[in-house]
Amino acid sequence: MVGVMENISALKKLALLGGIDGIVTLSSPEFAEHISSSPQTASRRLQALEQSGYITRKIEPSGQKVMITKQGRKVLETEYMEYRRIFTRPSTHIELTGKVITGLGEGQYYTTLKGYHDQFVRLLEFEPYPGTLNIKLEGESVGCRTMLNLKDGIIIDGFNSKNRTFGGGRCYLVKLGNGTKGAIMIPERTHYPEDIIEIISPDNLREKLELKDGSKITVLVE
Amino acid sequence: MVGVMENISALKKLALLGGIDGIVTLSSPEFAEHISSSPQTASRRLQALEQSGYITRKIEPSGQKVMITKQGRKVLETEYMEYRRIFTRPSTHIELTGKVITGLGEGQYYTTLKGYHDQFVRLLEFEPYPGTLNIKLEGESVGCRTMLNLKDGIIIDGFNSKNRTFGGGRCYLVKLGNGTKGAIMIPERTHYPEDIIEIISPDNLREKLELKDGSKITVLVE
DNA sequence: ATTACTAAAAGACGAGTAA
DNA sequence: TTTACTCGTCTTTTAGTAA
Repeated sequence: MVGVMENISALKKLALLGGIDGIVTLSSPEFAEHISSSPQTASRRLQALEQSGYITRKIEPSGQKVMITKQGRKVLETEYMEYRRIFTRPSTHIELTGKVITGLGEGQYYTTLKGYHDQFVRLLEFEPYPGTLNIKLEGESVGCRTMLNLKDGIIIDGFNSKNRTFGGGRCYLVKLGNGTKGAIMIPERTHYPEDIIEIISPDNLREKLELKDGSKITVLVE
Repeated sequence: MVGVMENISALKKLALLGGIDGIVTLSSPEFAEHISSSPQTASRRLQALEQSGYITRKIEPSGQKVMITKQGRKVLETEYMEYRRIFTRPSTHIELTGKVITGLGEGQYYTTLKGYHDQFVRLLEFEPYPGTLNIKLEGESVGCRTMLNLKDGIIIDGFNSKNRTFGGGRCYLVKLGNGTKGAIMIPERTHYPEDIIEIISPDNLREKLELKDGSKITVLVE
């Protein structure tokens, strides 16, 4: 395969136009402007990206609605991380900083569900406090968060109860203040924005670390 | 021009091989492996990059010594920042965090030099304390620092004294703790690593903020 | 107006070769 | 061994055209 980079560059442009977190509507001639090419090439780029599975499209007489797939996102993340490696010294640990916020209360529910609970105990090696701490990441940490997507985590399997299906996810062990242990839980399918993380811990973190909504907190991924 | 991205991709590889902060020694066949191409194409890539002014080379019978130029670095930085924009929400402010270190003592010298001093007073609108605070950036901030290269700063002109030439640079106004004002000074030509920044301020920052070597500090670029 | 096909032009690629 | 040239082949691009 040759000319791969041109396609990735086109994918990057689509992401910058908003295709990363939603649908971007454009026509070939429009897109051609953005990538400085002829409309034909722009059209071909979109075809190629679709065939590679990096985007999905809905073609309409007035143009097309484009969305970047998980796979496409992965390609961009890999690219991003390579550039990141160039400009940042290799640091052993990933640090994520943000502010405590109140979540949807789901945390308390699913940490007590046997299907998840038993996996947490077995794989994370601690008894999770019923509830999660939600952190809205700030500044650089938002970008840093995407690094986790490339890091192997502890896989939590999904399962079925009689009524519904519970999705899987993955965890990363972290250290909080005062030697407090915990884990970031990232559901496989989430409608949470990328800049919010959920922490499971054996402790009631709000109590132990004296946290309120808005408190600044840093977690250290191991 | 077509196939630009292939060249930038090759430049990225060179950077990852160490060409960003020094000289990388390799032969065309070697480089060909890295970019998955024939030695001919690898050779052509290097030629093209040289012609674009992105690298300089010294060709020797045993191979070549390659170095990425300022211009080449700029290209990579632009690329990096584009990817960064995709994955991080646009935040108005850049935050840099690091630890206080002891510098070379130059700061005290040049903040008192009339040629610089007067520009600081006029452009930064404060009387600089004689001395600078050196901060070694940590983790994400190292990458964040490169963002400054793309941001317009306050230009400090160089000047000549009878004996020597003093180089120019640029400043960025920042806020430190407790509403303390200051500015990052980045000399145009520095042998300082990219992960160290120098802060000028009207105050003696070590005293006012009670800083010692190793103290953690965050500066907020305006 | 689109998208996407076909076909000529342009360009990139790798093999062979010289220095 | 290198680097880098030429050359034939193959790929990619743009123009033109159909739907």
